[in-house]
Amino acid sequence: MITIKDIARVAGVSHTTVSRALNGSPLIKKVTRDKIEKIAAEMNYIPNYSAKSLVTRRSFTIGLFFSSIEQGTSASFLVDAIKGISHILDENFNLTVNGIDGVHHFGNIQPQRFDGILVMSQSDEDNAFIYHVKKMGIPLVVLNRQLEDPGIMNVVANDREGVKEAIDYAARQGHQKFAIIEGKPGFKSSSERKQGFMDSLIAHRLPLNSDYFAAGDYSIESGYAAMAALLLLEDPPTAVFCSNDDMAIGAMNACYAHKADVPGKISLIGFDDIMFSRYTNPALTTVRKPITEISELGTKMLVQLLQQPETQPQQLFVKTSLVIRQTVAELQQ
Amino acid sequence: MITIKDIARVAGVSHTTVSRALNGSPLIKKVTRDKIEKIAAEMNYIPNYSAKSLVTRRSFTIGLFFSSIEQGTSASFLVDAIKGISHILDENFNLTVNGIDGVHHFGNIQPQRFDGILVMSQSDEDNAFIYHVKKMGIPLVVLNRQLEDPGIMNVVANDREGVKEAIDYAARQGHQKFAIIEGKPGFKSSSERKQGFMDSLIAHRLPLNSDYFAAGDYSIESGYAAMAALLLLEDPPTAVFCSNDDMAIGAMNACYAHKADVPGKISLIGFDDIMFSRYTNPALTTVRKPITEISELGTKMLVQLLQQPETQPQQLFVKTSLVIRQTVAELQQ
DNA sequence: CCGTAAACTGAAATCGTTAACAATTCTATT
DNA sequence: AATAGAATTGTTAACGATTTCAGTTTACGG
Repeated sequence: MITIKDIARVAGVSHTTVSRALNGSPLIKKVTRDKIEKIAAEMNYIPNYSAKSLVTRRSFTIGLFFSSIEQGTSASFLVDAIKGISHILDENFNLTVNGIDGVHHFGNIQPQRFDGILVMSQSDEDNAFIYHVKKMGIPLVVLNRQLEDPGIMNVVANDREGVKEAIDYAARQGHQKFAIIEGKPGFKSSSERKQGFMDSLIAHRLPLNSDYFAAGDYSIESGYAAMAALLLLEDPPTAVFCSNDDMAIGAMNACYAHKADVPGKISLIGFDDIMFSRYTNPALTTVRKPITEISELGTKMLVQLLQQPETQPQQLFVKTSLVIRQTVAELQQ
Repeated sequence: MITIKDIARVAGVSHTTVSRALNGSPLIKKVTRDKIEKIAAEMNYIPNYSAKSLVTRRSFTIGLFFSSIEQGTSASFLVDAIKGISHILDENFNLTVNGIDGVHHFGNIQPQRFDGILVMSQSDEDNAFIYHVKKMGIPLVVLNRQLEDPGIMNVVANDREGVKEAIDYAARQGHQKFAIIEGKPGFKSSSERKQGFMDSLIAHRLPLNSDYFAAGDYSIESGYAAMAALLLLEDPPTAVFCSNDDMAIGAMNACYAHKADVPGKISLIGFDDIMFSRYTNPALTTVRKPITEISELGTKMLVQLLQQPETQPQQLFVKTSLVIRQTVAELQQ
């Protein structure tokens, strides 16, 4: 392996000069720098990151932590996140991927191993981890789940507004009897989406019928069960907002099973816009959650945090968008 | 930050002794070791991995490389792979995730940065990368795509046998007119699956009708197009094997669009068993590709390669399994 | 032509760990 | 009790980079 000392020998300078030249120090004369860079390239020099890390105390790795990769994390979620991050992150940073539930010793999470950490959070239970990271003084950005703590950089989608827009749209299509299949209890996203749902109904002066609030937990199965129950109601709703696409798919299957035409009898609206929502039959109308954009923005914030540690934490919202497909029928008045 | 020297001072021994004690060297007396371990724990000592790496020349990171994370890689694929790997991999290894198409300087891929590399390969184009890794002498296991080179550790599914079983099953249900929508040309998986398809037809003494071999490229859209063409045939097939689930979903949508009942008129068989194949309508009968198991086995092989570098490369097959759902009809003779 | 400031380069220390070799302490044998 | 040999422990030098501080050029005004 080539080291800076080898280059120094060839170039006839000290290894210090080589180090400086290669790191863009302003102290080095242009001709010297050019010569050294040329030689380094010719010799295929590659810096030793361990040595670099040891002295600079930077690890050149960014940790991406999901609540869990075992369960609960939808696949496209993970992919979109990785995509967004690698768009922004410099190539010579390492991006490591982990599930928080796989971290058994918080001791392994220290500044020396991670220059920065991104948490793609889906659950309150991540808080212990998040606060450990914060306590350790590792630059941190929490994505996807809205935090109460203003002391932590936080990038999320504007779920509430997104749901409101979707329901507004369905209301304009003539719907009046709206049901909601709620997300997992206790999740901020569940309550935000529910709130957006209610905001819209209230704005349209539509009644909030308690029969139309069905429990769910973001799983396909729970969507199926909740929809099945709604269909058994004496006066079933005409439109059902499902708090995520997985549940919408479950709900659609329940409709098939009960011979309830979608959207003829039941209109469905999802949330997330996962890859398969366009290939359901009929294709699902849904609210697109911009995971890639959230990840990109979050990574930008993290990079800024690395460069300017005094940057103030803030809460940033990324806009959702309504994706109109085929599961919302226009109702005759 | 606490270092071994701090511990040494407190324990009244040399830092070398501390290093040895903490690394399980047999040279250290039990009482000394116990004392040192106790002190280390009390002082919350965490080893500095950069320093460790520098001297041991190990990086404690394993690289997982996909052909691309931007496109072509189905999401569940990525998740299942990460799952399988993290099941096996020791917690104090870092797992980094990258797309090969995102690696612009092969120079960054060197032994010093990766103790080992797993390539989840989906394309011939990965070969340049694979051979670079091999040339660099980095322990390497290639997953998912069958290689011709016996010099590289390779773990794949037994696609051919899997497809044969599936077609055997459909033949037992009375089907005789079988079509195939092929995978991306040039891919080993495409030809293996096609071969399994033909193996079964030949075993059942069924004709190989060239009209029934439709081109595809593993995309949902290509499945749609190919199916649409098959339906326009004068004498359409009764069963269509789609070389992956994505194309099967495309094909199913084409059937809907052309009012061809599935499985009443057309029976469909997929390959992969992605998460959504159970939620299509009707639920897709498919061949399950054991990505998690492939990743687990591959990781085991890599770990072995790290510990015993002289381990001979081999090609390992993991069995697929037929998942019978609702898209294959039983035909009256 | 010299002095001096500015521009550049180099020597040596340092980061926290492991490892080769040296030194010390036991243990058991004579 | 002396001593060989085994069992422990310590000294010191790496590993490959950055950084502090000191030393050497260079440029330019007088």
